[in-house]
Amino acid sequence: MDKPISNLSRKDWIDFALQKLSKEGIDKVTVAALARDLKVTKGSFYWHFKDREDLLKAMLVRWEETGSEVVFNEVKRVGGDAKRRLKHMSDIIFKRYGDQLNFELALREWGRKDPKIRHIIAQEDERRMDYMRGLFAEIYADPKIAEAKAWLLFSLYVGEMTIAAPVKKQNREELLWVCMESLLESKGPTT
Amino acid sequence: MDKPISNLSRKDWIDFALQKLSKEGIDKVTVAALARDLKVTKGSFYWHFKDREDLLKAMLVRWEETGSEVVFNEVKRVGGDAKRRLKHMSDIIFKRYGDQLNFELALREWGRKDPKIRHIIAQEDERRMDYMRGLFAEIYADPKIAEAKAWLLFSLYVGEMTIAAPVKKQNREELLWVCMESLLESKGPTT
DNA sequence: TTTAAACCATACCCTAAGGTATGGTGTTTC
DNA sequence: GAAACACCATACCTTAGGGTATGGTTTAAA
Repeated sequence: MDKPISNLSRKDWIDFALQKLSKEGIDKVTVAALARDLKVTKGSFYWHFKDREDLLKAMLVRWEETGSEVVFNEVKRVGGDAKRRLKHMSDIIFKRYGDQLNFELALREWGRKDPKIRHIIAQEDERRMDYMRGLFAEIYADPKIAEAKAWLLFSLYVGEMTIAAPVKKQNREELLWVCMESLLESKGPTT
Repeated sequence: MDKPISNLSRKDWIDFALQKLSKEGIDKVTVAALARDLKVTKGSFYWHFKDREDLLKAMLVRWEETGSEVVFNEVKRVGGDAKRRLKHMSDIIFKRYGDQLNFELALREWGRKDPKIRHIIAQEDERRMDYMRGLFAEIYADPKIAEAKAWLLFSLYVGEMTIAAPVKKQNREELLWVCMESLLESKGPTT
């Protein structure tokens, strides 16, 4: 039941556009290029979408549907105390593969050019910070410490996909876990 | 001794292009747009540069001249023990203003599209990691711990300019210093 | 089997941008 | 003062992309 080359659906276009966003950035998500790659003409595109803006909005909607809520729920499902849940979350994050990392980067890159996108990302970042701050608050009584720890962990996630480091693949995950230990074990003034 | 609007030098073009890179990303660094903004025609550009590629290379050369070496030297100049030097470095980094942050982000964004740029950034990141790892090694005997701490600090730098957080401006620097304390397990911003 | 919807191609217009060729103008330099 | 140089304008070509108008083809329902 392979899909034919043509006879594309709106969803097909969106998925393909999201792929291209991950790989080449939002500027390369052009109607002409997408049509070329899908081996159809722009006529097809403009049947499914009003204009390019329409596609970009649809891409965002799709992304928001599969946001970090998924991660939160998975962590909640397994449960455990705060430390365990933080480790579980990091385990998920650290195991993200290429395309997911590139997508997140491409999205933030997009946000630097478009205030609307920037706002959406800011909201998402706020949700993530709230979540992590809440977990760390169960470990560290001082809210300032909890906030700092959450910020450090979030930074670790961001740094991991940003820093073009010479860390060997096999050592990468080990390094990240040492970082986690440092964030969890360190003796904060636990009032 | 104000420069005339016209009569531009090669350096003028490069500086202006670097500004535009910071603000709008490498894709907006176009010959046409630069000429428009500088109120000249493309004829001027192609007198100073062979083509667009020539400009981009020149921009990189200029950047490499004013790299992180400046920060390293300043830290070395003031001196002190490892903790003091790390705090001093962070003090410099945390005080970076808008354009510098945007430039670093724009450069990394550029690196996602161009393997040559990616390689240059990787080298630069390696130098920074080496430097920080060396400082942390003076504090923590375990090289794995030192590596992790260096990675966390680098991530903090990156996260600080990436995370679109709802942290109030007046609390931002305070938060960062709490993070530093956590990494150094000591108190006080100082210097 | 006719009809309508879904999907796509063709042809066309417009703008932005890279790049070239050539001519013009002001400032030095001899 | 004339030549040479530095700097820029004008005009033009080409490609890529956004967008429109319209007509063709397939599929499924009536």
